[in-house]
Amino acid sequence: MSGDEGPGREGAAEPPEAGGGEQLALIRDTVRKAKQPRAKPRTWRGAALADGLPVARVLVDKGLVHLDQFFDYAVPAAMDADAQPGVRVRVRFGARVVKGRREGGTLHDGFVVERRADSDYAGPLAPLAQVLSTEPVLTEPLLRLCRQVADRYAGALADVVQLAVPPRMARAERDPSPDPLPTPAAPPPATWSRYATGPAYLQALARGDTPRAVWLALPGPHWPRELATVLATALAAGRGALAVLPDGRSAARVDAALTDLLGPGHHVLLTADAGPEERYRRWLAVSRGSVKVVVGTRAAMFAPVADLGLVALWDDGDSSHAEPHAPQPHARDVLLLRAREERTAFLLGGITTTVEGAQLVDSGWALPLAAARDRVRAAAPLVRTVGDLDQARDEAARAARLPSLAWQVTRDALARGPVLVQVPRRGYVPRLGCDTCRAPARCAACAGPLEVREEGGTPACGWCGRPAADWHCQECGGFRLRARVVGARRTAEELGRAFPRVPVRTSGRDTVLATVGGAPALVIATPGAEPVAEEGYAAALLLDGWALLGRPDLRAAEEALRRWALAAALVRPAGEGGTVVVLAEPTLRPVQALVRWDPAGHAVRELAERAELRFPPVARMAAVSGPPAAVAEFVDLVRLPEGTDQLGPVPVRRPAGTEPWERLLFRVPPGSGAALAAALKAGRIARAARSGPTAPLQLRMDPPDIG
DNA sequence: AGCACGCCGACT
DNA sequence: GTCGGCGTGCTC
Repeated sequence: MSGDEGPGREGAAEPPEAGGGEQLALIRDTVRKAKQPRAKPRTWRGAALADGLPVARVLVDKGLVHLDQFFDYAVPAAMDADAQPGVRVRVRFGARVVKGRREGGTLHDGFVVERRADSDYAGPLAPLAQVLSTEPVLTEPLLRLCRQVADRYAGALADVVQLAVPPRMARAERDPSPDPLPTPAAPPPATWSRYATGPAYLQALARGDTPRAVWLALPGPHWPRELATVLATALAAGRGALAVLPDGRSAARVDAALTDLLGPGHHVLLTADAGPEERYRRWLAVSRGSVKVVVGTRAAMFAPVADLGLVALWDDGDSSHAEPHAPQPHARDVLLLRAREERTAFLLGGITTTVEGAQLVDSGWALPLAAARDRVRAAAPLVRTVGDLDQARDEAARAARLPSLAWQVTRDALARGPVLVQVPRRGYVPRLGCDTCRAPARCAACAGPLEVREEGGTPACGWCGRPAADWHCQECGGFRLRARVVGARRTAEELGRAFPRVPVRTSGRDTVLATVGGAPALVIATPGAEPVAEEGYAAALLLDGWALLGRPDLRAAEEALRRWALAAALVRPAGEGGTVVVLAEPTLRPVQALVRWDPAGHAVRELAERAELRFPPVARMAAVSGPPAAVAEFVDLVRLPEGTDQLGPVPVRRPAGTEPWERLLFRVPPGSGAALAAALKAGRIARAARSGPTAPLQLRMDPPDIG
């Protein structure tokens, strides 16, 4: 694992000193006041206060989020019983004192985090304005998790709490949650026996141990049930379990498998599909301890499962596991945090493995859970490649835009079942090459790659934007350009015309098909939207991924392999005639990994390379982006841990922005990630405390998109 | 972040 | 004499 972060520091987040310059008298005065805690705090208005614990420490939702501190309020006697830790309250915040009277102040939502006998705030306390609900939603363990996530990402607690606690739906709250069901029996291991250490993993869970594994699932349709079996096994051992999946579709598959194994009532599905009220109802059932197994998408990573015994994540390479809202926590990191802090078992599963997954194994923190080689061969389809040279030699392909191998495979397979055609997503920009020699087409001015932004448009440079109307090839003098990935959508249409008696189904952004039947059909899908074929696809054509491989992106190879393998895993085994044709150079590492079906080996080699180059996740990084002056000011302000590298700054594109931005990367060796996050947080607070207009500045731990 | 208090230039 | 510039500091 990234293994470096020790447990987050406990205790309230006190802001660091705001910097010198105060008048001595003022300091003395403050200290003296702070040293005499009142038996009972003063309040404004003098309303009757609660007897026992008259102070409520409150996390105010949107006041001074970046300062990351709690505020104390007086608890009126009437609210004494309701204002328990964890409940939502409303408080007046930002009031001014005018002639001894408080004026103004706007109502903010917040959470009571603690009831206390007194306050260490010297001034008079404002009373809670209202207890919104008596439901203790921000429970102590959930608060602790949020605190740790905030620290891990150099973010603010209030931001994380907003991600972790769903908005209140009064109606859902009124209804009682069902009584917990008795603990069911453990399901049989079934297909888990296909993995060498699979039964042992289940046995350890059943014993109540906390086994940790990176699971390389065999291609084919069994993984949802296998994942459900793991969750059910944890439940049978009397523990709670949580699985996070990248999308509603895959979550629904695991949900269905769980219902199959356990019947209804033992688990909930936490996805956006249910609608806010139903989702909150289910979340409450979890929070109240009625239900101990949760299957869901990203936001479910915070689900307050009682007595959590297992956290599982499926397909951690999927970008939707990264939360887009500040501080952009990644489900993998949050679940790793939970596994460590809540002492649970851990399962990271997928058809492929990320570098992070490989690192968990490499460090010894998790064990590999994979099938033996012969099992893999028996489950995987036959993978064939068509490289650039093959295509150049292939006269038929030049006329028809698709290699003859792809035609043959499609034609043969359509006699036996559906054929999947994976095409790039919309908005993807095809790169251009020389039609004669296939060399990539480069800009004459800056050598950037030429692109066509809209079909039929003039080619232009992807770096400098200069149009390339009179291009000629530097290699061979050719002057005709050709899309290096054939216009995939057009190809799909042509395929449809070539097989007029075969129905064409499409699955993409707007309409995603869950499944297709076993009848011959051409199924055109974008990555991630591939329907599951009930009896497996007879073949797949992979026309996507190409463009990725040309990019200077750290994850390009991993991501290409991931997309290909996810589609190829829906194809029947080679033994049943399942064939995959991938349009890519057979010499490339991810292509070879696909052909040999060795995603783990690929991830291990990527990991070694990252270590050598001191790239994440072996090193930890943070990105600071903003206007050059703001970036420079921040660098000046922040006190970085020993041994921090500074990379850049480099200009970054601001599509809608007015002024140019730049980005700076900080890099620290493994083990210093927490120190880096702490430094950034301190820097952010110091910056906020400064006077003057504040330019926008983005801080991000572990940026996923570094070139 | 908002929001008010504070101390210096062009208006009735 | 006053209205208003936004620099500075505080918010339980």
